Amino acid sequence: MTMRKIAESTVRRLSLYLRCLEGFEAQGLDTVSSDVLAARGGTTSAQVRKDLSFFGSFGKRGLGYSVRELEGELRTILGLGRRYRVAVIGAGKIGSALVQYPGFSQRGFDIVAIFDADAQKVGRAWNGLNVRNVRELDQALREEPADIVVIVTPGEVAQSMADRCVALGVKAILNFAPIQLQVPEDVVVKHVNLALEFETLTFALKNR
Amino acid sequence: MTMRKIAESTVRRLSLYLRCLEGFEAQGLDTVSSDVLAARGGTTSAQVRKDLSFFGSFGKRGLGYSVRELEGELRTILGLGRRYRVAVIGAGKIGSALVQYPGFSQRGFDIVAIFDADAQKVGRAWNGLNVRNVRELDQALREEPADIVVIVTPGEVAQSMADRCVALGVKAILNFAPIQLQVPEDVVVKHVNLALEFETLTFALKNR
DNA sequence: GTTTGTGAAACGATTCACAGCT
DNA sequence: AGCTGTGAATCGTTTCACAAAC
Repeated sequence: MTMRKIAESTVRRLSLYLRCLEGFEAQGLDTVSSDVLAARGGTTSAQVRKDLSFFGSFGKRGLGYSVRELEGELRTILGLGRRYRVAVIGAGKIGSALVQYPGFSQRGFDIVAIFDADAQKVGRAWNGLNVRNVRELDQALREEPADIVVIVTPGEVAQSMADRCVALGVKAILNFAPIQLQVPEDVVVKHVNLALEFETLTFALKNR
Repeated sequence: MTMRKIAESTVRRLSLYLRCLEGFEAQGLDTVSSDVLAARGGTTSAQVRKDLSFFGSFGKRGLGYSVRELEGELRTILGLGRRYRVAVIGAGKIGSALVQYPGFSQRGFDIVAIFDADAQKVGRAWNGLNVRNVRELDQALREEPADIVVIVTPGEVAQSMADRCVALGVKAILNFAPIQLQVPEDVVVKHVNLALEFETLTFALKNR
């Protein structure tokens, strides 16, 4: 498959379509049209077809898409055909919520380590996983590499944690700290910033 | 000020700039150039200037922007010159993390009520706030309206909660449930979907 | 000399519209 | 007849580049 550059917005929608298809399958549906999928996903049918067309043609003209089949295709496209090892840095509230969320491992993500700098938290067992001292981060990741690191630390230390991860060869970071991480371009970072979400809401509220 | 339509991407960057400026102020900086702000925010100087230009001209040529002043302007633009009343539906892990996060009220958001359907949770005090039965939602929001509702329920009930909120006049929703909420167009919804963030990471990992 | 503010150009994403398959 | 797949057209966003201000 010739890999042109795929827009981030497209990838996000693919992920969304997958979620919709899981819903349709649970409802017992065998086929969906781009129209139905679009309605559920909050887009247009043309957008659905265009998004899929970057990766192949998965539908049958006149009929639509097989729910099962398209689900499989999307999983392949998104790289969900394997499991991922996830390390979490920061054993605060959000880290805790992540670790304890069962859907997480159901979706193919295994949390293999969790670190914190706070001596109070180190040693405590979380969902069967020991909270380790962040000093052990380098050693731990060298012994058992992680595919994805989730950073849930205060903003002040997030960059230095990212730097250490990058030095250790980590190629994907999900950052909850409220700063924009600077990383080499071969490392992917996604930012989740609640303040930002709230502020887009207040902006919208203000302007109507 | 003539209100052209502002792109969501622009608003998100404005929010980001504000976070950067707070950092600069903490560092004792008085002025920043669009270059410096861009470097910290992960964008370009032209982008910074263009974003700001939709709302006015806040800089001094040859000099840059006053950190303090620009902070104030951004807060005004984003609608942060007042406090917001936030209600949370769903007293799970994420709801808990939200309620207990102090930065939240520091930023002008007051959590005024939290609801859950689980009898086990109802009546428990969270950070000085009683978890109320979700049956009381309508009455509670009628007596004391919320500006923003955060939905942190399982996907199956999220849409019905959103419908109730909309009927009660809520105009802004932040949704953590993994479904795309359908709301009238005068209601703003922001989706936060962790599965989706992870899947954009796996997609990126796969394609390199 | 430095940096802003902004039209114009370049780029990228979405929508249209229809030929082609079932 | 119905729905997909896709080039072409449209629309929106980002980047360029430079005159104006300090």
